[in-house]
Amino acid sequence: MTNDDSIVFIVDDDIRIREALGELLASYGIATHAFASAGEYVEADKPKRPACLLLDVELPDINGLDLQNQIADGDHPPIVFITGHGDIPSTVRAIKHGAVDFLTKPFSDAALMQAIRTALAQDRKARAERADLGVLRQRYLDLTPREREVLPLVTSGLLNKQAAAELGISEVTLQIHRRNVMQKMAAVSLADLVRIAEKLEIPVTHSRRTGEDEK
Amino acid sequence: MTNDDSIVFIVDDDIRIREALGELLASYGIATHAFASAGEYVEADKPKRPACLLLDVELPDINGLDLQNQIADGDHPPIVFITGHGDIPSTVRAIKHGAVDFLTKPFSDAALMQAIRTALAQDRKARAERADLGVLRQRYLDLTPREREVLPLVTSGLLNKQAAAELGISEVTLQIHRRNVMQKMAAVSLADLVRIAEKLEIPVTHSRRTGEDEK
DNA sequence: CGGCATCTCATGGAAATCCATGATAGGCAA
DNA sequence: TTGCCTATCATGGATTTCCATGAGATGCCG
Repeated sequence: MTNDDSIVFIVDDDIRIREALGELLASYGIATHAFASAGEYVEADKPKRPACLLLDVELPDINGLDLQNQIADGDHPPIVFITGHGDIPSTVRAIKHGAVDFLTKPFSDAALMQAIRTALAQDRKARAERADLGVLRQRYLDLTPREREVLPLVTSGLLNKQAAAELGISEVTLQIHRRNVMQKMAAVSLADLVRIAEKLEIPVTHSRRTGEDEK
Repeated sequence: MTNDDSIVFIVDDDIRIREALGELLASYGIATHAFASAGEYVEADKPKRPACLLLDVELPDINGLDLQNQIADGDHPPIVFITGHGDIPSTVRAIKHGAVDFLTKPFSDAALMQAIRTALAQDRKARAERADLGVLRQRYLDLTPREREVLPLVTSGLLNKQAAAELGISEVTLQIHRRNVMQKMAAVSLADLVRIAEKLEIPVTHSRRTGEDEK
């Protein structure tokens, strides 16, 4: 569980810390890759495997919390903050933005390892989910423009004839598009296609639900 | 936005704090209800309206953080912690468990008000979602046992005849159950029913997906 | 220009769904 | 006992879906 294909990135300007952390993690059989600044970390090309980021709050170039915000949109690994002078507002901000933990020196090896294990497990899960979603997204991109128009109509629950009327084409043509969509999206049933559309966050159109609505 | 039907619960053993907070919030047009201990708060019957909980960490009976855990399962309002002696591990724990903010005395009125506004907005949203889900759950409870068996089979994408075979009944009977389910769940289409089942977290059964799977 | 992808439509038959009407039977409560 | 809910099944017809085969029109790329 600890020493699989995962890696821990370390960003700290103090070389002694980097070395100490590297050695500690090595003793647990965990690979590491250290950087002396946020810039170096951002520039480096990270291997695509389960990872986490041990991040010092006080860095020479930019603040660790700002780095967290900066990479917040992309697929960044879970962050475990480390700091010598932590304060509560920073902690709140870090955790609210998804950090796994916020450790203040001195901290125990056990606390660090626990945080790292949690972070790696979290990343593994997130990666698996992203991979699944990536497959679906790719399939969606393989659809033709027309097919992308047909999909939401079908998953909204419209009858073929209704969807056809919506697009101003014959029912036969719509059926062909519909079948192509099912095949390309690898859906084995309409129910399946609906769930796929949900995951892709394809909005429900043209459905006169009387009661409640979608999330 | 501030003074609608919302209410702020205050739990603090210091009467001066309770009064000060009550007056401050009153000046913003926000109703409050104060308690001197966690026990009093838990026992009290809370009005069903958008709320948030201003919670002191140090309480006479139990720790504020423990109270947070204790009420974590139910529909409790978002928590804003207040403390005189905050530490970082407590902050991490509080925020990770969903607290909106963790304020250390002395804090500004602006910071407090911002946290309260966020918490109230969050509770309004959560309440709306719970209400929607509650309607669906109630409808689900109105189903007969047999109908509850039929639902997952249908939303799994099985054909009527397949689902009927699964239950060892005739296709006709299954169609009747199916129609009853659609009506009782107020679903206007199969696609609709699938989405409702997703919200109710009804698992997909008996579907031989070849590719990927559900979450 | 010759493919290739896309979008379009028709016909026709097999399969499945939708719907209504009618009926039997067990369990449970007024 | 009577009435209601639940579960079961049948028949039959209208509607819809599913699928295959064939084919015409456009537009783009090499």
